[in-house]
Amino acid sequence: MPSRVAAASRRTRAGAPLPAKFYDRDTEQAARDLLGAVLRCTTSDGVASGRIVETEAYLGEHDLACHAAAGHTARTRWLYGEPGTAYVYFIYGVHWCFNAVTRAVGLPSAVLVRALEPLEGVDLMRERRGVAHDRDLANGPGKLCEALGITGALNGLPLRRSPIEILRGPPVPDSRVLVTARIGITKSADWPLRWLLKDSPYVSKTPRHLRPV
DNA sequence: TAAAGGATTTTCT
DNA sequence: GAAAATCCTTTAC
Repeated sequence: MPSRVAAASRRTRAGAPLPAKFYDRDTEQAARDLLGAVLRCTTSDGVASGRIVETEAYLGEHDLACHAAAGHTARTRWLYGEPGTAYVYFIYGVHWCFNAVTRAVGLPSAVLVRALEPLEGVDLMRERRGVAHDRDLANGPGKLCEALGITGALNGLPLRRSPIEILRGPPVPDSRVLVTARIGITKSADWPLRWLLKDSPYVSKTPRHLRPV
């Protein structure tokens, strides 16, 4: 493609919702490529969004760290749905966590979004979060849901043309990406690989036993 | 800076 | 009944 056309294409495509096809493929690769994309949520209070700087992949029924290891249940039914839809669950009686469902219908897997760099609606996020520093608005999976107003009501919604969307961002070079693994954190399972943007002040607080691979 | 404990509900054993 | 894809505050060094 001639460079002028490529540039024009980037201009028109930047900010467009990621297509369903983006999610209908290997979950770890989708998790990598979600870095730099924009997660946006619209509620009656307004719009809030952020650039994705940290993700984690949950691969399927064979992955003991994945909720789908328990099989098809009332909770996990969303994981078995269309690629490019929302899976939101409640944890520790306190927090919501947001995932993007990946791979074909019937193959239960998803990417957990773990941290955002705030973009739109920063005042709204401050109001919702009540923290002293903006770097703490969305630097964790529970925090970003509170900041954006994400709840279980969004389960199963497509991530385009809906209150919850993921928009294409500028490509992130591999040199800016750090991959980590942490080993044997539960009795049953190794933790999944995690991707994060090197040197971003907006990544989550990383435990010591997380190590680069 | 790190470690420990509580919050509080859903889910599965 | 126990554990959980977490977060925040308190306490200790």
